[in-house]
Amino acid sequence: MHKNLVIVESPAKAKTIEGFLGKDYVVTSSMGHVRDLEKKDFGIDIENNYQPRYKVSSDKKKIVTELKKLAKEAETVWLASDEDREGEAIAWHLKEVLKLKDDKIKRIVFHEITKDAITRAVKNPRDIDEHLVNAQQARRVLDRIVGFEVSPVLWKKVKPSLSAGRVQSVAVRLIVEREREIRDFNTETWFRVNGYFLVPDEDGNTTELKAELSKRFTTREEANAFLEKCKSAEFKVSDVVKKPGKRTPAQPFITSTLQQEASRKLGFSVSQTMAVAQRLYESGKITYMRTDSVNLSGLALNTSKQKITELHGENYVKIRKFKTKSKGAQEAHEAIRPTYMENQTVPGSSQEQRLYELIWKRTIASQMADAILERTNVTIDVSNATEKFQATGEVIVFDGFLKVYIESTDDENTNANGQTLIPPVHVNDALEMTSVVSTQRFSQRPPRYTEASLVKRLEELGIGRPSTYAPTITTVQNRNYVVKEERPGVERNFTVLTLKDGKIKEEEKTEITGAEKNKLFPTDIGIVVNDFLMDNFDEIMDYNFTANVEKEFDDIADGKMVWNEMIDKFYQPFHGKVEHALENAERSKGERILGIDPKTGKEVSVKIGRFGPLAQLGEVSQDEGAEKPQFSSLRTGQHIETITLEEALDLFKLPRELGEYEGKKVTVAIGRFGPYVRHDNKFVSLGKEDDPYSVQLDRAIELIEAKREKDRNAVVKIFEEDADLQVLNGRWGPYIKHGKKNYKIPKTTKAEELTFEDCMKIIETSPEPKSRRGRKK
DNA sequence: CAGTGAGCGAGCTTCCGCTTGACTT
Repeated sequence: MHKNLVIVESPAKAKTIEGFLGKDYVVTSSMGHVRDLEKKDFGIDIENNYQPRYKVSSDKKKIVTELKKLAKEAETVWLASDEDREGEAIAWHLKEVLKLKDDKIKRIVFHEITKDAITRAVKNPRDIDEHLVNAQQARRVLDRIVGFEVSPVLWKKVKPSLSAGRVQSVAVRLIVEREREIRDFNTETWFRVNGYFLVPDEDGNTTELKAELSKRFTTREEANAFLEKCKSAEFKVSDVVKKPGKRTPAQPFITSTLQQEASRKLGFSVSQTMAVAQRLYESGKITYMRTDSVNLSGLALNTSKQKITELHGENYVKIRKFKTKSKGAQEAHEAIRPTYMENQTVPGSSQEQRLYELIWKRTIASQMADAILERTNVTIDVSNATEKFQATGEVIVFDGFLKVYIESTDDENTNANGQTLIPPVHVNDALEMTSVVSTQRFSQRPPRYTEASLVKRLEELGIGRPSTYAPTITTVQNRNYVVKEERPGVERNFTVLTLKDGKIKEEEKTEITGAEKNKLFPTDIGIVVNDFLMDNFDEIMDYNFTANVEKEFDDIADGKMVWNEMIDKFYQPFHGKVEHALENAERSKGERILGIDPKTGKEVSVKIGRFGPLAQLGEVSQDEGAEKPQFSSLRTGQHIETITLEEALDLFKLPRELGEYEGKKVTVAIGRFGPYVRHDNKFVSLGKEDDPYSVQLDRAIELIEAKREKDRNAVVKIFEEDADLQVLNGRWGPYIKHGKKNYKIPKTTKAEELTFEDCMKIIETSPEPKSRRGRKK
């Protein structure tokens, strides 16, 4: 028998708190939400004022039983879920599910897990805030309505199993629109001019000074004309300006910024960052990793101050309080920081160590002094031209927080971290020019999103929560709306004009541009779904939709609006659109007509088919006996929006029949794994040097024979009893093949010694391979 | 894994936000 039961959301938190509260308190956790809307039959009674039908989630049954038992034994149940909308709802659901009377419960909240904060919370209990609970119910019901009414429209009008939602559909929209911006981007070109000058010092030594011309030339001719002028020009320093500057450290980490920095500095994916952070949290090394608050506890500030003083001295300390400014932040936790600032490193896997170190540095830096800089601007006049050269230098006078941490940016072209020194020059100094170089440059197209930069954008729009950023990114990829890919760049020529020793030299140089790594691209299906949703459900696709409904949720939380009235105001027009789309919208296949095949005069088009994007030659006709169109899947790397007529026509050149071998047809085609030769129902991959469009029969036979030879060598054992049964040598060692299925041989048995009976036994006892989508009922 | 794209239709798919393991390869 215990007097007090405290329920928090996470078990790691429960463990810590139990230590603070003493033996009269049992602390346990609910593991987040314990109930959710029923999945079948919509889970909402639309007719009856949007009454939600809640059900204990299947994975929470055990926890609920356990909590019921503990609650029965306790005198008082302290509901200590987070102080935000979701946390308040968790407390309310617990009260409902555990059937707790009002006088038995106390609702408490705390923002820091320190003994002080907890004891203060216990002294100040309150009631469950029903307005806040209703705001959460409105949020939940709205998301269910959007997701479960729009998705079925997609099943009917686009393809089965697709999904739409308030968050995911907007995430896909961002990716699709960025891709179109890139596609439509017009590259501009200009000529940048750099001058190199010699600056003498008192000892007669010289240092090179690099400066850039304030004017960019639009054509090669203009640039050349300027270089011509420079041949006879004199160069003189006309201005030297020194300005003090400073840089301030970044805010402590929250979920989104941690994901961004771990991506930029450590190359982690968003979900990888969360998994590693989870392990650090569970082992007590960092505070909670799903947070939108930049606040640090007093304890963290004190220990940071101590550590900074110890490492770098007191003049490096500057205690700062940060305020969250992102939209919709709910601030139930602290910022992400080391639990013990005195630990600069921790034991663990290399990933854990590196992420911890990043968090430690960021936290420490946030409490350190500004860096003091001195910026120098030098202007150099050209005697026979109006254009001027400018040189900018930056010197760090006091490094401050830069000693430990510099935040990265997504911009690939900045290298803001180095110092640029300017040699000492004075006004009216005459400078000797060594060379003037004009380089052709190009405007940059907008960058594609990375997982982390997409999270950043979503957060700016107030869409999604710290706990859902990683799952959302995974969902849009699982649905195949978006793919994370590497793509090679293309070569681009540019011109460089160099004036040196009184002569102008012109060179053509080549660079690689547009190469991408781990960037998000929309798929054809993602584009089609996006366009369909934009046409039919513009309201939920609006970037401000979430922000707008959040305002109403806030009004509900403040008691200024009734939650089911708010839902009704949304539902009536929305449901009308759903009905309208079901009745009137065309089946959307993203069809694009590319043109006419000059050979046959038939129309060539591309669209989404049952099995993905395809090209079609000819049209479906109602006439009896009319010729059926030809179909061909698009290859990887080909897309409905960008494929050309020529590329599409190439698709119909395969499969090619090369002739016969041993009385059976030999054909060549391109499959999922590249070009192949097919003969007698067997497949042989073409070599790298073979071109499927031109390869000849004799070469194909050569490949078929080579494959046969290899297969013969692969056979370890065959059996008289059953011709379908073989022991083969594969890529990962010997295995059993029976019919079309493969089986693993236990490590303890030798493949050569297997008998027929042994093999059959292995086949019978081997488990059914799990279906790829998992979760079978 | 090597293709498919006629039509019918049973039964299924789907949301967002809180949490943590239990699973193979």
